[in-house]
Amino acid sequence: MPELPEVETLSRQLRKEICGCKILSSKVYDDKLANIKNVRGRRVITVERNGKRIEIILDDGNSILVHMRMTGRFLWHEKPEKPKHCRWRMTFNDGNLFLIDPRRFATVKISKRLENDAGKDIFKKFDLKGFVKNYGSRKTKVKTLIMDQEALSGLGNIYACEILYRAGINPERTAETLTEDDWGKIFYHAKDLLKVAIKKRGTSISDWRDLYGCRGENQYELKVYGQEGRNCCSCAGIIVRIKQGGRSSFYCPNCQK
DNA sequence: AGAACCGCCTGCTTGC
DNA sequence: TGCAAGCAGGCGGTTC
Repeated sequence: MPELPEVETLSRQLRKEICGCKILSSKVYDDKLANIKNVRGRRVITVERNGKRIEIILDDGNSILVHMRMTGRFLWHEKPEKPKHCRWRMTFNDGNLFLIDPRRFATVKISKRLENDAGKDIFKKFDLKGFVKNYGSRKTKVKTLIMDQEALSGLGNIYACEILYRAGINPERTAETLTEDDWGKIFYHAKDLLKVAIKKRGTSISDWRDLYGCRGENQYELKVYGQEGRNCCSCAGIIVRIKQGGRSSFYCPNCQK
């Protein structure tokens, strides 16, 4: 499922293909996306990632905001033939951009440009001190907190599990029990791990493919996500899986205190 | 404030 | 083999 590294990958690839290009046509195949209007004839200024959203900035002051949710992805193809699970197509001079989404959870909105989210984005002007000040005394679980897009933008279940493993923090800990040092570790590893994941063009454990239909390579870097019952790679412990707010959390009870 | 649950969806896995 | 139930989950919503 597209999280920060996957969305960043798409955003970078899209920028190369459609910056400065005119949208020659737009065809919606799913009634749920009937709100996509007035994009034909517009020119793309640039493409940016805003949290987990892709923002295609147009020349009329509006943006196309796309959230992939679970199974959404973009596919670039020269030929206009509709791929399986295609929900929307935009045609440009050099090719076609398809929104593919088997579960139909993805959302597209045309609106004014998004507000700047730099303070909550690890790769922008992230403010660690401000984060700890605002959220450090919460009684909510640390895993839930780092996945809260209001607090921190971009993390989903896979990377949240992996970050806590690398930081040696148990996902059941509440935010208020963490020290400044713990937060430092979390954000150090978050940055480190997400950088690698972007370089490897995301984690293809199920549906994820990049703009050209290629698998990412970050799935080989996962240490705990989906590894229930396997040996921990740094101790003799076994990776367990628990439910936190309806979502699976994977961790090593031995390494993560 | 925080947790638990639901609905949105469909493809895949599991169990009989 | 075949079919149905169960599961996966981001997010917005409601409820306790």
